[in-house]
Amino acid sequence: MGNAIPDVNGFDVCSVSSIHQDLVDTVRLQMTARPALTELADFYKLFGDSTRIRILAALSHSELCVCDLCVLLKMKQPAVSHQLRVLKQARIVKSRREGKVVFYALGDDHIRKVLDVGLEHLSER
Amino acid sequence: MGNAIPDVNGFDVCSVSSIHQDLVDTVRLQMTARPALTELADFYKLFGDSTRIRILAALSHSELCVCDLCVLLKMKQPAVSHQLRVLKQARIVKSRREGKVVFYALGDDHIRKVLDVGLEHLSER
DNA sequence: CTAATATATGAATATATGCACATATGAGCA
DNA sequence: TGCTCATATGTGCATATATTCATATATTAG
Repeated sequence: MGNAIPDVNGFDVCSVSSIHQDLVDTVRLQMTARPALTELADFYKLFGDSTRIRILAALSHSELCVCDLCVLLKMKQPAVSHQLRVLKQARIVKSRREGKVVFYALGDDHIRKVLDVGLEHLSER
Repeated sequence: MGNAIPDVNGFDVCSVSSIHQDLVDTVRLQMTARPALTELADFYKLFGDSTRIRILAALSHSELCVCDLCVLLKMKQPAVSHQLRVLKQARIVKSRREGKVVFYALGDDHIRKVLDVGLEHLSER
């Protein structure tokens, strides 16, 4: 499929720190052109926890208050609030206060898309 | 945008374990219909590490050998191999041996799509 | 076979992270 | 004001995870 790697002059040793140096340079260039990959990792890290994913999956169906989520996840309120805080700081969810109750919802439609792409991948394995 | 939550009969207490019980039940149903969310979390967890993300970003440009990746990431070989192992077990990358050298590539096009959706999200914030 | 090289693996350590508990904040109501 | 309820936050602990060092495996060359 992709372009196979040409044996650079038949010289593909890896003694200590060089193999396909030109290829490495090319890839490095393309990578540095991208936004900080650290941010991307931090973004995905938020989806990489069972509690947070369940929260997001729930919110993808409907806006819910903290207490709803506690019941749904069968978890203590501080634990849920903790994760909601993390998600909110990353703007993955947003909150809306109504009296004493705070309702949470997905931050934007991108989030739902991220979830869908992941689920799609899992279903096609 | 979404449908606002109706105050269920103006009765939205959360004394211990009930608020919008029917809503919770509905969401629970929809959630259990989905594949295990734990798997989804485990899947995203793999994207939630800076080293692994950089490996995947590099491989999204070109197939590379372990040594290439070490140079590219400026990391020790065992560290890179460990992460490659994790990624391969999850079938996020695949490997191909050519003599003493092992080349790694993205497991399938879904992976690239996952990366793209994440980058897209970050760029639009 | 032995030597050399690229990669894989095991064990140990340091760091990160999620949850429980206690407590604080904040809103509504008597 | 004082009280109650929903939510937020600080701290400590227990666990998970990434990297390092040392070493094993695999392939090729001689």
